[in-house]
Amino acid sequence: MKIDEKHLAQLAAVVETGSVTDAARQLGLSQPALSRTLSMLEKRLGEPLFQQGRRPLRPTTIGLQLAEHGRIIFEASRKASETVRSYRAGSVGTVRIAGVPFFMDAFISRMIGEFQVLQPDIRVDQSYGNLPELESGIASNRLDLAITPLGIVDAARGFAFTPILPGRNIVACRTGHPLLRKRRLSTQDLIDYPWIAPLPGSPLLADLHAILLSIGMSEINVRYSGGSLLSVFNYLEETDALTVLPHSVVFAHRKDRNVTVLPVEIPQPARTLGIMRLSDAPRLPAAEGLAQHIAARFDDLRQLIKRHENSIVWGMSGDRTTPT
Amino acid sequence: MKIDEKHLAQLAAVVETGSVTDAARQLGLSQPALSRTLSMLEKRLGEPLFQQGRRPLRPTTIGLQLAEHGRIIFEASRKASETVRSYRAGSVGTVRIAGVPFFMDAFISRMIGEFQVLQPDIRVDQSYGNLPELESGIASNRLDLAITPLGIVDAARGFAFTPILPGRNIVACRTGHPLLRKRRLSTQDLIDYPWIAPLPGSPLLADLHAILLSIGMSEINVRYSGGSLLSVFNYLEETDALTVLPHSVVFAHRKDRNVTVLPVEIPQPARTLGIMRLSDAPRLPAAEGLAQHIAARFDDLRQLIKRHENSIVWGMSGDRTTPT
DNA sequence: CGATCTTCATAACATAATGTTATGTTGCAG
DNA sequence: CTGCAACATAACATTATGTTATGAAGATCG
Repeated sequence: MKIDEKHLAQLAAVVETGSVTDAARQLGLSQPALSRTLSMLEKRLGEPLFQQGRRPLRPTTIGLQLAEHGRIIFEASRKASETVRSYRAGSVGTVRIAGVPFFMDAFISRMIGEFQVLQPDIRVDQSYGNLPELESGIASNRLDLAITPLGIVDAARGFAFTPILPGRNIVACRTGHPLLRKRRLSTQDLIDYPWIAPLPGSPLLADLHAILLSIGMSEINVRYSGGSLLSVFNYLEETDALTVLPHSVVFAHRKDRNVTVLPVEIPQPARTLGIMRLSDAPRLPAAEGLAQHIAARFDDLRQLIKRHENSIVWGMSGDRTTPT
Repeated sequence: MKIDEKHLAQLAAVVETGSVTDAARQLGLSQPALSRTLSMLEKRLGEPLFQQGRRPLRPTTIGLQLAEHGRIIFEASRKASETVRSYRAGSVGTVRIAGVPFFMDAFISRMIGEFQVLQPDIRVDQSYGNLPELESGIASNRLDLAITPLGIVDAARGFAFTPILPGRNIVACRTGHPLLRKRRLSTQDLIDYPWIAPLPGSPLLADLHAILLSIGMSEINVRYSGGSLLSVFNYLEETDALTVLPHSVVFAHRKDRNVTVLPVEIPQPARTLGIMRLSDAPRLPAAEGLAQHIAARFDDLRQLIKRHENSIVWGMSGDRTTPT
């Protein structure tokens, strides 16, 4: 038996308010109109929706069950109205973006600021995560955009991925670090100093393990972990610690001359940073705008970052060149 | 702007099928009726819902967005129809029940079978979990019933709990176990033999830790873990291993004389096994029926289990009494 | 227990919505 | 370029749904 969707929504309003009069007011129609709708529905159903002769209205089992579906319909209808309102306002109100922490901190937060100068009526909610949570967030519509590195394997089915920066890591240290004065670095040199561990679950942590394996180190002296990018930089400045960072992140921080690149060749991840979203999702103009802004900015930055990388003298004899 | 819920559902059908004609057929109305509805909606909206002059129909951004809400409405409406159909048929089709693994295996699966002989048109979906997942499953309407032990603290607000069996644990072993021949058991005796660890997250695991603490054992020799009840029984039969089990579970397996109770006094949990569900959920007749069946069966079994417990000679000198 | 008030149910009427068939228009495929 | 199928529009009939008016019924208060 087919029930008109509007009637289910109206039933939900009555069950929620406990009153035909209140529900009618809430729905913007007259009390007799709603009363008759319920009566007609009960007739078609052959069952009462409310316990008869009881005030306040108390729904029967079938009344409650149908009202549950009606609540879903009511909510979807309300959201549809909101969708129309936002569409007419030229935005969908809020863009929800998340990404791997260091890139979000080093680049994306600034780009969001730039974008919002151009689009003053769009709000942006930022959060953090790694690939699994980011994919889940997008798939379940808790996120509009994700900034994530992705490996050689394509994005999972249903996701679109716009590459913005090839992955390249470096070992970072403070500018006056003793190892910068050595002509040739050995494995022992790297073991002798404390390390900062990347955040659990992050691709950088996997990179660190790969680095350790490649240079024969089975264990390093981790003295600090769990910090944000700023904390890591601050910690590096105060200690002789080492850590693995994306080169672009150090580049983004280049004006702060207290942290630099230790010129040691390390294995590089076959990964690209990019913007991930659902393939077939209805396009949200605000999210589209932010994604395009981020892609354009990285188009500009890519060459600068490349030049910055090339200015580092990697593990060669002679003078240690400070990046300009 | 308020859009009639039926129109949103109809829009979803058109977007999904890509055809006004197909959608009209699916919705049980004529093609011109649906075409006019869409036209009137576009007029009120002031935006096309489909790219104009294109075949097959290709929805615009706002068309897709609204169709997404309409899909939810369509689905809720379909479920409402299903609810009416099930209600009229005297059942809601499927009962979703989950519980702690060993009780589900030892008792509930058999009781489900008994119940379904009496109610041949009701389907039961069984799954496993411990208290946190069971509460979450019920709260989010992924489960109708849960079989779980509950402590002295009452069920969380919003849940109803029907006690069916007080908690009582024993140490289980194979019938010819060497420790059964000893007149008096020491802590060392229990240390000398391998143990099966209960499933992670299970109350039995907590019980095992409490047992270890009470008898001064800081560590036991866990040789096996992660098995189902049947695997545990099979493993016990083949080895001299020990494990902690609910006494009722051993009782349920009493016809298989290869596993028995090691008569050692252990601390008992202040817990009761029971049936948990939402307090104010609309009553599903099938779930109500299954819950009542389970409660009735345990009413019958409680005395038998008690008698079985009393037949074991606990840690006394003299002959070791084999349970009858 | 009776009176009063509020909520729900029903009637009558007017308007809007929505179903149909018929038919013209338009896009796409061969 | 032609034919076919899908979409758009018109006309008509029926159903749905809005309103105000008013009676019935339940709950509360004195």
